[in-house]
Amino acid sequence: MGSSAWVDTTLDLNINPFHHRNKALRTKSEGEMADSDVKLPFKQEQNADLVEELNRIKAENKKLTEMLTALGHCYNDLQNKFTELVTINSENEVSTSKKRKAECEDYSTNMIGFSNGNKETSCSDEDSCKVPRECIKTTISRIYVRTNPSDNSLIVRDGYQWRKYGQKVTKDNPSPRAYFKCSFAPSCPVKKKVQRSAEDPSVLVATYEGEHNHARPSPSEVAILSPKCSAKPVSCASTRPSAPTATLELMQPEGYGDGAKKKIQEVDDAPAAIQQVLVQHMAASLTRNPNFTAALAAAISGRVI
DNA sequence: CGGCTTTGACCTGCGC
DNA sequence: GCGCAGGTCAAAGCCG
Ligand SMILES: [Zn+2]
Repeated sequence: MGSSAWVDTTLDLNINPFHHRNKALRTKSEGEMADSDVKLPFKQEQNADLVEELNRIKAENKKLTEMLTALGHCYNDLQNKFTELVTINSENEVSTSKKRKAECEDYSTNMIGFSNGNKETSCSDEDSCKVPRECIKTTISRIYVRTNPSDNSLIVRDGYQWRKYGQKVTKDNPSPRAYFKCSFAPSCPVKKKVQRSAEDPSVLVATYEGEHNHARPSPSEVAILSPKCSAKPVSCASTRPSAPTATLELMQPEGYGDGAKKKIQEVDDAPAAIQQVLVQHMAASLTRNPNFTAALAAAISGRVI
């Protein structure tokens, strides 16, 4: 797909703080050594070095600013696309709403890994795919999570702590639906519903309502990389074999966020690796933003379908 | 003992 | 008004 057309991930950054730091350190140690015999000439050289480095940092700063601006534009673009799609959807959908109340929702669906899914899957099991155009209050997003078929728990490890407050057997699905509230409730109003897909029991459908107003409690405990994990996000398999696969990892593997700093420290002199880490970090920051993921999901589904 | 899960009861909106 | 279905409450039990 043209994801590279939206966000150019081939960063041509001259960012290698370690290289510069090492150089600075080296210069310093050289200076210390040199201080014993030569003094003034080297100081001038050192100054020249510092000025040069300052200029380089300025250039990097400029590049970063430009990148940030470009990223912002991409983000706005995606958000516009999402709004557009939502508008089109709400216009096209006949009001067959069985909804119990006219909820004000900003509804988005992350179709992750529905290999047998037709385009209807995002809305087939739930009646709330219609979006009232004028009232957007709660952000609602839905994700599909493939689980171990032998694991019948309704647990989606997304990094947040949840408190289960109910479970119901619904009419259109033999498997029960579990209701969760964020452990930070009532200060955090986020709720989620988890139910197995009626079509594919190995897939959990998690519906999130609202946005967390706090940080992820334990980002590193996210189970995506852990073999013990009962649930992990699955990648999106498109209906066409030739179509690219979009993988949206909702949980951040270790190494993102604070971990990235650690990772960066481990990287000694590998600009490519640093660039990769930076890209990952930025991607993580973006995917952490529910609005962005929603817009991205909408845009992806809009292009794939 | 505090926090979490379980589960039946209760509430609410909607269609008939 | 009644019944149904989805959503929430809250008491009881479990567990670290
Ligand atoms: Zn929360």
